[in-house]
Amino acid sequence: MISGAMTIARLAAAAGVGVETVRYYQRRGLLAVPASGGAVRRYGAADVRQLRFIRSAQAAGFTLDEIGELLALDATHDRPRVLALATLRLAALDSKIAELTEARAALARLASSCAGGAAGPCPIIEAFDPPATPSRAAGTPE
Amino acid sequence: MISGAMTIARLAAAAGVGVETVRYYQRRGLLAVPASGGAVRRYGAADVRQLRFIRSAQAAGFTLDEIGELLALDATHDRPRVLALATLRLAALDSKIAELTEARAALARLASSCAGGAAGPCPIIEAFDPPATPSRAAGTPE
DNA sequence: ATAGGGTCCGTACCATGGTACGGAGTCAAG
DNA sequence: CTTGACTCCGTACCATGGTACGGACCCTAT
Repeated sequence: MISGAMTIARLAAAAGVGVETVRYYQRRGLLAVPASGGAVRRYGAADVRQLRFIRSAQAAGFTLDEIGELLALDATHDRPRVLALATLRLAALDSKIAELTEARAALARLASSCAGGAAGPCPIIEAFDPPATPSRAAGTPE
Repeated sequence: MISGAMTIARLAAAAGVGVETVRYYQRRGLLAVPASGGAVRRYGAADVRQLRFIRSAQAAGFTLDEIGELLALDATHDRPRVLALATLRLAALDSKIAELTEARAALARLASSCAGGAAGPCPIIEAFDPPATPSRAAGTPE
């Protein structure tokens, strides 16, 4: 096997993470510890792929626990479960994107109103939360 | 004063947070502690507004420290600084949205490829990270 | 006036995702 | 064969944003 010649530092660099992070993932069971060899572990392309997968999945909003489940499922070939997780995450991603988009719009409004008027105190609090319930507040928390 | 009749529990409920969270924000200096009265504090509409602002700003991705700065700035009327923070956050929000959108697309591809083929092991790792470097992997870390 | 629920307060704990440290062992080049 | 870089390992620590707990006190209705 030609591809199994990396030390942990090279593996980490190949995936753009720190050595400590690799070790952390091993502790969490997300990355196999190559039991082969005696003293210093050697890693291969498969490890790089798995490490990159972990980072991608993280970027998609999966927690490390969920990623662990995904990896276990990948071994098990349990498609329905993978699909279910993916679908859930997709929905979560959609609502998160919507939320951020909304927040972005609100923030942009704030910025332009702040940049526009020259005199006032640029009331960011009101900009974010218009005085909907002036005196009889405490309407509906959710 | 009609609007200053809330206890901490009412205030928290009005903003949709827990009592402990309110106290936590007070400790962080994000929410004023009404020094008035002797024993039990009373809160008003302004507190509700500020609390809601904190949550909105949080939703926009500001950290509590940044929110603290925003609040201080709101008092100071330091527009340029507010604008600078808002602009930074806007950019961060944009890149976060882009990242999530990309992740969403990748995840959707995974889901459909997993749902499509009926036989294989639904290789999620490869789905997220296409085999760019099949055999001679681990070439150049940077 | 007394019971009960709410408040105040400090301190401790939680989850998440790492990062840092120190000592011992290992490995490869000079 | 020595030196210096790297690895391994456990344990401790960090930041963020809360949540929980327990005792003391207060406040209000009955």
